[in-house]
Amino acid sequence: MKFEAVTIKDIAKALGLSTSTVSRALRDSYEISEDTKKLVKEYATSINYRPNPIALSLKEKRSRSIGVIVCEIANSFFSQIINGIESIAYDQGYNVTISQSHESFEREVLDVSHMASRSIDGLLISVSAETQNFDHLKKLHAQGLPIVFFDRIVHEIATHKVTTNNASGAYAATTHLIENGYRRIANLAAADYMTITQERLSGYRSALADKGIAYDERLVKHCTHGGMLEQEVQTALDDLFAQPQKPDAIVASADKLTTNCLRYLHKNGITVPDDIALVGFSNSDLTELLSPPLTIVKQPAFEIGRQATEMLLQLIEAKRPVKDFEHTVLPAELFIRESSIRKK
Amino acid sequence: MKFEAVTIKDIAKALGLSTSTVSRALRDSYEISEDTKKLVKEYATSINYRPNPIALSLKEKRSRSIGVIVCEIANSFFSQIINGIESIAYDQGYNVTISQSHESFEREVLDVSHMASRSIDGLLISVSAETQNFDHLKKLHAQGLPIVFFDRIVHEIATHKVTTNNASGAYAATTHLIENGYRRIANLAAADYMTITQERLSGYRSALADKGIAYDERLVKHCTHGGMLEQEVQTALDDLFAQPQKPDAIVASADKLTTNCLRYLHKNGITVPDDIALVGFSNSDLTELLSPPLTIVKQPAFEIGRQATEMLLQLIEAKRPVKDFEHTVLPAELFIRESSIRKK
DNA sequence: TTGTACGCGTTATCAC
DNA sequence: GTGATAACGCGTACAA
Repeated sequence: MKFEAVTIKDIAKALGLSTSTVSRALRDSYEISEDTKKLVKEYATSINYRPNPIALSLKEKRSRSIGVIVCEIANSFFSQIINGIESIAYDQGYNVTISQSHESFEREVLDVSHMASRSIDGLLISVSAETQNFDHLKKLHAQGLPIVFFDRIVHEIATHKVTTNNASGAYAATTHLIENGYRRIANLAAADYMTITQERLSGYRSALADKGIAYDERLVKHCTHGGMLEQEVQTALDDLFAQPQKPDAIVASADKLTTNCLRYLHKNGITVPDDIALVGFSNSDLTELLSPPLTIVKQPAFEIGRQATEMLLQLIEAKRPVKDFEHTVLPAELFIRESSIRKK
Repeated sequence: MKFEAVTIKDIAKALGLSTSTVSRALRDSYEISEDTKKLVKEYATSINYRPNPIALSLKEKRSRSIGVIVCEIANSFFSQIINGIESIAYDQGYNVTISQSHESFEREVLDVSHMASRSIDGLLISVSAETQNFDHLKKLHAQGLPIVFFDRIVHEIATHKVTTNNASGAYAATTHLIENGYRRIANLAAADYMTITQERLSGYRSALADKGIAYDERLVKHCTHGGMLEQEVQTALDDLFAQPQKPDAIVASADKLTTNCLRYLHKNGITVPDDIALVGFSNSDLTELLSPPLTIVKQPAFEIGRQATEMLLQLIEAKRPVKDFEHTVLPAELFIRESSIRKK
């Protein structure tokens, strides 16, 4: 079953004109008489003519579509970012093609090569939790494909970047716990090589330092898949609770880590915040309805998507190679709820 | 900044061959000598040649990409469906382009026209909560664009469809409440003209009838935007609770209705299930962590996406017009948790 | 004011 | 075994 569209040629034939006349009439060229224009336009409308974007792409060497790669769209943080991306892209007549890496490096490489050979005009990407080698992106970037990184960025590639102020988000969360009387604060983190992990850990350490609490590396647990696997979270927490001196609070450094941590605590009958306090990074709109309502660090996801897209379109539409790159850092916000407030 | 790719022409020039020879060598044609093939292939690999998909699309009149329109990807139900769609599409070499209607008819029409003029090979769509007129889809379908409906379908258009057994899902939820002693069971529903609303309401009514409970239309409240707006849910529930005889249970007939209903109950200090029981349709993976853990009707979202995509690809790749259409109905599953169990 | 010819990258068809 | 040419749909420089 094929879906045959009307072409300029059909219009030309029907009206006894040449294709170029039709083309010019449709584009409202000054060289065409009003009569012809009117004739052509009315006929085009009547048969519902639409220019073939593929032919245009071939000619203009641009597809007016941008690629987006995230680990998981089912994650609120990323779906909110995508809303931000769409809000800008749509207005500018760009199409958005989305792929998910599911936190797999292999899949990300595949996605990227797929996208590259799909003639996208530019790429927005937050790398997977497994990604430590950036050759696939470097190659593309070297070939001239505009790329903008967001959230999980790649320092080694010189281009625009948009992130949250992860350090200050973690700092605020940790400080809040300390000020509420917690002292043995664990950190449930994603893979240690990730930019977001390093930044969030550094904020956590600064907060401890500023309050004169010694940093204890036994309290920091890494989950290589960013909490995607319930198993890795379970192992990390089992470890944590097996220690002689148990933690009295946890800072969870990513959406999935936060919810899977809470899931673990529920399963094991550990009450929050009576037995342990919990603060986590999350963009879910259900955190206030959880048991207990969760204190969270929320990232400005929509805005991240907006700004990254604006930057990408700027790169795509730049007349000359861009040399000055920006790294926008947006503030995170701490929402204080019951999970981190010790009951008297 | 442009991103110039290598073409067959470049290879031909470099190797002193014609473009047709190069093309055939790359496609491993039998008419080309092994030596030439080897030469061409090695050179192509060395300079990282990739066929231009846009040129191929123009020639083959197919883009190998399918469009997906849903109301909101931030909704777990839809993001899970998209995972299912991707899982099939990717394997078959199809690209997925996603657009959101945000439950707006106007936006949906725009999305559809965007997609149509983007030369997608087929469309997967769950219509918006506002959509009552289907001309935009009928026109496209009449033009020969393969369409498969899922979730919120359009009966008037003859094509493949995939839905959940909404009636039996609602039936199970309602029966469960009745068997747990609830008698005045309200129904928080989406717009009355939607297929899912009608089916879910009919399941609800059957369950009441089977248990000998009279249907009371005052207990059925509709939210035109499917619960997207907190305000509409609030109005509906205010109405419900203002009645002389208050309900003792609520069946919420959509993801957003369920969570926004719970939000309302929290805000107003109404305890679940002590003051009122709650069962809702939801595909969120957080429902068991909510306060209280929610009894839910869960749809096989991933499977819906998979099957709809298989059907669409079948339509796209059919040699002759398809005349026999299937409507696959998948089972929903009831997960019983605390929100619907009366404490003694 | 309108028409002709070309090129975007590719492959199928025909010619040599 | 290889090369030239046309075609997909469009826009535009050039010709008339």
